[in-house]
Amino acid sequence: MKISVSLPDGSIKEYEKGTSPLNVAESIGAGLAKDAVAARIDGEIADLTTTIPQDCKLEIITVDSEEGLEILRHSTSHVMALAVKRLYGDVVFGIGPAIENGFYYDFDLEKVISSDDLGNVEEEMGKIAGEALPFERKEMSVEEAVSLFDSLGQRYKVELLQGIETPTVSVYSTGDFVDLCRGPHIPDTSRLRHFKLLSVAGAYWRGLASNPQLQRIYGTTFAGKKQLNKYLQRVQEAEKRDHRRIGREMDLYSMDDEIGKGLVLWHPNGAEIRENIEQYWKEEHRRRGYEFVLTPHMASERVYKRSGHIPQYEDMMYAPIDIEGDRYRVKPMNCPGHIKIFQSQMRSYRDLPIRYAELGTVYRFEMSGALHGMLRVRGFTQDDAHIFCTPEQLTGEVEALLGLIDELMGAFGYEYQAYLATRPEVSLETASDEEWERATEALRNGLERYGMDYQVDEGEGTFYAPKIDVKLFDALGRQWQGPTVQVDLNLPKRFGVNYIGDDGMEHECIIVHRAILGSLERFVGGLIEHFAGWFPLWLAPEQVRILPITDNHIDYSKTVLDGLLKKGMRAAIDDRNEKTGYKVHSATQDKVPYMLIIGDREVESGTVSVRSHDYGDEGAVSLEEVSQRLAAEIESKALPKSFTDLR
RNA sequence: GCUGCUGUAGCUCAGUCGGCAGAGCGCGUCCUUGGUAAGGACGAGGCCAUGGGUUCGAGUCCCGUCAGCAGCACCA
Repeated sequence: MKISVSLPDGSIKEYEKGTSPLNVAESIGAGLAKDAVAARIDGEIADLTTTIPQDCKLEIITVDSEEGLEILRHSTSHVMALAVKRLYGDVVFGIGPAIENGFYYDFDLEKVISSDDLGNVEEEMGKIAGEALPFERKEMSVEEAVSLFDSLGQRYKVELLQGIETPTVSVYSTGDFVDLCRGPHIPDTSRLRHFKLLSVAGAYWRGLASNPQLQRIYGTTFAGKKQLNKYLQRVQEAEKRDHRRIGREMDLYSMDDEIGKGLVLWHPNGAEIRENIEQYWKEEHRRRGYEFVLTPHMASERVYKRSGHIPQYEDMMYAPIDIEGDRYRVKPMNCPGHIKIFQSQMRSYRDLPIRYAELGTVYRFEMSGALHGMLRVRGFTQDDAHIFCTPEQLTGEVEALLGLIDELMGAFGYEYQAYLATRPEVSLETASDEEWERATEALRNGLERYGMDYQVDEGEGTFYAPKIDVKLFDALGRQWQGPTVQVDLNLPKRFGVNYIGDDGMEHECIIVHRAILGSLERFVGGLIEHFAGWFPLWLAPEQVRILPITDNHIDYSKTVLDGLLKKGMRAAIDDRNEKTGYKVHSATQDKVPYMLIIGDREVESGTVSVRSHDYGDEGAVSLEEVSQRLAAEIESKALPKSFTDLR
């Protein structure tokens, strides 16, 4: 008996009945068989060792594909589970899936696994790989599976089975380790070569904080040594760029116990960066018809009752402060203040749109475990704005906003992707379906008219607003939360925000709530990592350092310094009693983009010798030429070459 | 918040079996006056996070607290 198998390249081959995808792969080539991890039979994913039941279309999945890699990782998690079982005995297993860039497995066991133990587990995994243990699949009824796992004391597996609706399930065994698993898996453990365990951590069973906490081991696998090393290097590069480390090294910011956790102290260098961002931000906003407002850091609780924040989000707010019997709150957002400014007089449709912007500092409660450097803090400054407009104006406002987003994100060298997040299932009922629809359409039309590429996130809007979320991609390709634009369907009604239309009647105002940088703390923290501390010249806290070669050159250096300072540049002299090589080293450590080196030759010819971070030693240049070049680079907000090269 | 790990000089860290508090970098003074990623000598700098306990004796062992880190959970 023969069966015919048609392959993705269109060829059809005949095989004896009872053959497996692995046999097919071997018949095609040893290389393919070696890289194969699973197969797709008539579109259904299957193990390599399964029997091909009949004539079919067959596709061999290899480790080179996303899908193949995921299968390899998933299989590696099983091998890790076996290793843990062998080493530590009584283990109750949670789940062990493949995830982005790797895999994990959750364990419930007496022994506390520390990162020092990972080496042992890895070693054991290596042994298991050497044993070439097969992954054996068995189909059984749910009842059988329950009694199997019950007899093994695997209570979490039993719990999982109780939620399974299908009549039968598959169970995979690898050596002593038996797992409830859909599969597929690699044929045997010998295919596992390039893996590494990365970390241990606690994780709640099924992700619920009310459930017991299990021990989770993270690891990763790749098809080849090269890919694994490349990944590990990228992890290392990310560590090197950690804004907490660079923030300390460059003296940008700090935190202090006595001040309190989650509260940022901006040092002069960090404040300089922020100041430049803020100035640029203000220019761009003023140019686009925004007006700046300032609102207090605390407000009576009444306003947050009205806005709905107290009933809805009180957990995020700090406790009330009693002032002469009135309860006040430190402000968790800026909206009410802006609305009150809008309402301080009667507004006509002729006044609209009104755009209020504020770098507004807010305070929100974050659980201690959530705090993280500048990225997750308890006090932060939002680049907030509220646009008050008519329904007719909304699309145009959205379009203009996308232009502003494009401008700002481009200036910082971020690539991005926009998402239109629509009404969630549980959402504000006080706004009508038409209002939700109209707001969502306005966002969509704005995106279309501006021509910004976007994806739709169905049901991912907030409780009270459809929104456009923009995700940023930094220099390492990592994702960051970016700008957000929300059409608020809640506040106009709650506060009765109205304007007088051309019909002389009151109409409800549209309020667009938006932030582009998000919070200055998070944004600057992200920028540090994005640029690895090598900021573009316009942001660099110290733009130029002048390095006199000997004491004899200090006077001339000072005149050079004066010239730069007069032009508004941030420059300093390193007149320490050190050799030039040391000063160069030191300026490099401090991540100063330009060094001007001054010796006899320069003093005589009235030049400076330029050493830039981008191009290294550039030789002698006239003073005039240098300051023009720097001015142009600052003015254009040019991104560093080291940065654009990486892109 | 939860689980685990870690707190020693400004920073990065060593400190063995419980027996005198250490290194490098940085900082200061002096020597050296030099050409593009670290010249030399000397010096200052510590309530070993904090409170308790065990002990003749605690940086070291035990318990609590505080803080940091990783992950989980959380993030309108």
